[in-house]
Amino acid sequence: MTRLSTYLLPTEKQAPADAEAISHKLMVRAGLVRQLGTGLWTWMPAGWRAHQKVVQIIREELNAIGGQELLMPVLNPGEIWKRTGRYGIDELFKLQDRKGAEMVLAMTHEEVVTTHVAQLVRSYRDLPLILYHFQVKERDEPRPRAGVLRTREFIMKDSYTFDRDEEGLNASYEKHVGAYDRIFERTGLEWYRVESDVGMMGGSGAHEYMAPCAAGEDAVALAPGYAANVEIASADPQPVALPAPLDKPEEVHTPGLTTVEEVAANLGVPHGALLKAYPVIAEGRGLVLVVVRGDHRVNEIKLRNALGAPCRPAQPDEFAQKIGPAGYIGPVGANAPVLLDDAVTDGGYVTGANRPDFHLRGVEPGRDFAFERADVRTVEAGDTVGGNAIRIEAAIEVGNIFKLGTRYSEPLGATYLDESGTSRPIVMGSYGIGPARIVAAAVEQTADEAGIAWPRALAPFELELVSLGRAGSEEQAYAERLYGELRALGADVLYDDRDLAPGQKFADAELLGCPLRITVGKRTLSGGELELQVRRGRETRSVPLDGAAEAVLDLWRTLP
RNA sequence: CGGGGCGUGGCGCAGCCUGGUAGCGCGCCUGCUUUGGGAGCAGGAGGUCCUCGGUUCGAAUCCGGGCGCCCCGACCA
Repeated sequence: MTRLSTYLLPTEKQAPADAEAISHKLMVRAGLVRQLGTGLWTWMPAGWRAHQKVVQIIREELNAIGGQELLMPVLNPGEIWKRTGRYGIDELFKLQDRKGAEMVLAMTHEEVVTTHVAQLVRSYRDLPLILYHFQVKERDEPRPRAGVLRTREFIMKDSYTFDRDEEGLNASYEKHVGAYDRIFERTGLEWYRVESDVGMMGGSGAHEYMAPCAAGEDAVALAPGYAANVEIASADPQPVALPAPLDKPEEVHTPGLTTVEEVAANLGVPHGALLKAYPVIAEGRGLVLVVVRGDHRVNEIKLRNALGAPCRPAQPDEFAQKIGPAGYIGPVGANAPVLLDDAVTDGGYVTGANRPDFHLRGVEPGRDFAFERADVRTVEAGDTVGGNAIRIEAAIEVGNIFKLGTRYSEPLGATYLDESGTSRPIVMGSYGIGPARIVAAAVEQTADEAGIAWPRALAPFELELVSLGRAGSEEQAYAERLYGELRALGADVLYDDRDLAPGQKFADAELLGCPLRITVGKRTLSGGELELQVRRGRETRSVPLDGAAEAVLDLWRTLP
C-alpha cells in the first residue's frame, strides 16, 4: 500500500544549506535519501525503490549473458589482500577482530571471488564463468562529496569473468559491452562508453560508461566516432603560428618573466610558440624533462603510461643542478633525457635558457636538443580526431569494464588444467556498475525548476495519483476506486490521499517527479474527464472517465 | 594532505563583534474555518546553543583543546 498519508516520504521545501550538486539537493528534498555522516547515506523508501529498479535492470541483463548471481562478504580476512598486494591501499578500511586478527572491509571483491574460483575451478571444462553480485563496498574516500555521487559506503554491482585465455576474455568482455549498452539504454540515461585508463590495477583494456552531468567529476572528450576519458584522450592539436626560424638559438633577456603568459606577451608570440618544460622524477628512471607546447598541459596519467612508471613533479633543488633555475628551464643543454610531446612540430620555439632571466628563441627540436617522442598532453576542445573537432563534457562514471588478465589469479593461485594437462592461470575480467550513481545521474540529467523528472524506467513509482477531494467527497471516492483499478492492472501507483492544500500536493508530486500525475478534482470530474500531467515538460492532458485506468497506462507506456 | 567555511528545536537562519530571561520563518500538535498551485484564525509542544575545559558574579557570545559537517585543490585501483 503506497498511500502518501502513511508513507515515509520526508520532503523538504528547502535544500540542506551545504548541498551543492543538483542531485544532492533534490534527492534530499524529494525525500529519497538522508545523510548519516560524511559519505554515509540512508536510502529512504522511495529512493530505495528507484535504486532497486536500477538493480533489477542490471540483474536481468547480466542473467541474459549467462551471469550467475551470488553474494560475498563485505568483511574479509586481511590475508588475501596481502597476497594481492592491495593491503596497503589507503582507501581500504582495516580493522581487527577480538582476537586481534587483521580484517578488511572490501572495496571490491576480486580477492574473494578469485579465492573461491581457485578452490573450485580445476579444469578447462569449468570455464568460462561469469559471476556477479550486488554488495556494499567500503572505501575510506579522501573526500566524499555531492550527496550520493561519491560516498564511503555504497552498493556496487561487480561481475567477474573467468576464461582460459585472452581470446576467451575478449569474448566475455564483449558480452559485457553488450549487456552494459542494453542496461544503460534501458535506464533512460544519456550515456557514453569511453576508452579509459587501465589504472594501477594493470590490465590490457578498459572502458568506462559515463553519464554527462554538471556534478560529474570526470571529463570526456567526444567527437563523431570517438569517445574517451580526457585522462587518456588523444587528438590532433590545433595548429600554432610559429615565428620565422633562426640559424641558431638566440638568447633574449626576460628578467622576472617566468610564466608562459608573461614571456609570450613580452616577445609578442602566441603561447603555443613556447615550449613548456616540466621536470619529473620517474620511478626507476630518475629525472626526465617533459616538454610540451606552451599552450598545452601535461597529462599526468598519459605521462605515467608513456614512462611506464609512476612519476611526480621534481622539486627545484632536484633539477637546478642538472637543468637550470626554476622558471627558466628548457631542453637545450639540459643534463636529463627529454620527452617531447607529439604536438610539438618542427620549427623554432621559445624556451627557457637554463640561466636566470634569459630565454632562447629559435630553438628547433632535433637540431638543438635530442629527444624521445610521446603523447603526454591533455586534449582540448577544438582539437580534432579524424578531422572532427572534439568537445569536452563533464560526466560521472556510472560503470566500468576492465580486462584484468592474471593480476589476481596468479597471486591467489587460480589455475586450471588445459587439455594437455598443463596448469595455466585463469584470465579474468572485472566489471562494475554503481546503481546509486545511475539514480543520481538521472536526477541531474532530468531536473527542472520544479524537481525531478524521472525516466520511466527508474521512477520510484510509475504514477502518482493526486486526489483533491476531502474525506467523504465524491472525488475522494472516485480516486479510491481508480487507485484500486490501477493496482489491479499491475500499475505501480503512489496515491496522495493526504488532507493538504492542492498546491502542496502538486508541488510534492513535481518534486518527486513520477512520469505521470493523475489529478482527481471536482472540476474535471464533473466534466466527465480525468486530468493527467506528463511530468517532463509539465504538459496537461485529459482522458474520459470511461476506461480511464487503461487509458492512463496506455499513455504511460509512451513516455520516455 | 593543503586552503577556506560552518556547528543555535525537524529544515533554513538571526543572535556572538560589544557576556546578562534563547529568538524568527517554515514544519509539527489541537480546534474551527478553508480545498485546483505551498491557506486563515486561535491555542500549544519542542533546544544539553556540537563537546570538554578555561576566564567571569554570570558564557550561545570571550579563550584553548577535541569532535562533527560542507566547499575548493591534491587524491579517487
